[in-house]
Amino acid sequence: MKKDKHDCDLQTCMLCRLCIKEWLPAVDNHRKNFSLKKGQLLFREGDPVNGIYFIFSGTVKVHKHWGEEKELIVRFARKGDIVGHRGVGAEMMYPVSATALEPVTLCFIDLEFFQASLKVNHALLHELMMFYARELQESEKNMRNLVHMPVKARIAHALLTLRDKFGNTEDGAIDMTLGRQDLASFTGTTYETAFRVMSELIQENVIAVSGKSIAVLNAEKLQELEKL
Amino acid sequence: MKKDKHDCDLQTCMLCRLCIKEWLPAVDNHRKNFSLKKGQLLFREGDPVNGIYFIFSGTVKVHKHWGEEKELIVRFARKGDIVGHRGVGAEMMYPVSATALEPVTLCFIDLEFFQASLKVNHALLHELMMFYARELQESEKNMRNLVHMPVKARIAHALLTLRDKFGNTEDGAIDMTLGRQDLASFTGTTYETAFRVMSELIQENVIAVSGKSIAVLNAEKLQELEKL
DNA sequence: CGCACCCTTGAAAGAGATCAAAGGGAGTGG
DNA sequence: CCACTCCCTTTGATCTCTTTCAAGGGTGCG
Repeated sequence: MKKDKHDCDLQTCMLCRLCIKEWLPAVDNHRKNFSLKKGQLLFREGDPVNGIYFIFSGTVKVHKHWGEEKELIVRFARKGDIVGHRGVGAEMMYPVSATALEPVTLCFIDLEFFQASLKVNHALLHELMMFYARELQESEKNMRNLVHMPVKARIAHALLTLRDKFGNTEDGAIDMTLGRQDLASFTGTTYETAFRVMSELIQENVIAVSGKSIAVLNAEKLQELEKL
Repeated sequence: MKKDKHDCDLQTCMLCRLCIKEWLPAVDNHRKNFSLKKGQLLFREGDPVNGIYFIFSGTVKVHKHWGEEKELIVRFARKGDIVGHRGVGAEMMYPVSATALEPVTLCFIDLEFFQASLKVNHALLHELMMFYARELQESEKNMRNLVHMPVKARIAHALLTLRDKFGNTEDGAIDMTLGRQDLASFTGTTYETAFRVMSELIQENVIAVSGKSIAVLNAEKLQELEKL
């Protein structure tokens, strides 16, 4: 397999961070690069786990289903993030689904190799553990927010979080494509409610929207809204 | 420091599971045993992290606060469980509080020693990582439930979960003390609502309550309720 | 005995969800 | 180029579940 470089920032790319010296050469023989179109499924909740994924470009939503219609988006993954690590536990099936929100390029590392690496590579294991620890904290914070914050506050919070994570394009828009439906699923509400709240925020000149891109005009106001 | 044994079941006690051979002697020189009375705080959200705790007996609630009045119980810890590991991440403060629900005996291991152990003890690190992975899955499942399930279903689910975790006493009651307020905080609802739902369940002969102990009379019915 | 605190229940208010329907485009076929 | 359909957006109107408020009833304790 050829050793094709990916163009991640070393600071932020989990693959790079995990590729602590001794792992890098080995992993290059075990990773398989490929890409996904917008809307394509990376894996589905309940699928048997066969490996983990590192994203080189694009955005992926990680979501948990409820019945046929409803879902909750647990996390967005972007360039440099890992996806599928939630399958590493005891269960042999993914507890979540992952779907491309925009065209995605990534690499796949089969589980067997990854777990073998974990057994011998202490630094890798440590990095991964810390990563889990962070995600757990995140998750529980979100849980509390979902329970105690009203919808408007949750959406304000989500917008700030997303802006932090994805950054702004030069015209001030959050650098990701996010439909109303996904925003709703992320904030644990319905399409209509998410829509209405967004309309309010536009009226109040707190955000601006064109197409699927969202610009934060007044971050301070959003921070206030978060608190209620 | 003396090497006082604790009386956990080797199968279930995290300290035992983590005490993989080479660690056990070392840890005995670094742990400090003590006990808590009912209602006492083990540590508070925002406190600087100074170590982790292993529970020998009793029950602890791990909770996250919201404002002054509200909280969300993230998890219950019992004999054999770890508490305080959520502080291991990058932040130097606990993201949650821990409070004794009944008299608790436990041992404390200072963070410095624990982290040093993680650096050299691969099996320990691996066990801890898997533990985080499981907790993350749990957390995200709960998150979805909190968003999509109505209160009655959440309470039904909580009762089944608690029964699984704590088991039954010989008279069929769940082997833990759980006030209405804590049940409410655990299921993300208010005292009054939790109370009303419990009353319904009693009327429907699904559960029986005496004092603070709850007995599940009809688990199948609870499982049905979970689904709505 | 009386005060304080929690349990218990009722009634009202509110936030969101659900339902329903009108208003756009964008693509398709005539 | 227009008519038509399909699907997503938008908006209004209900409706339901929960929360909130409030007040009565126990019970333990000083």
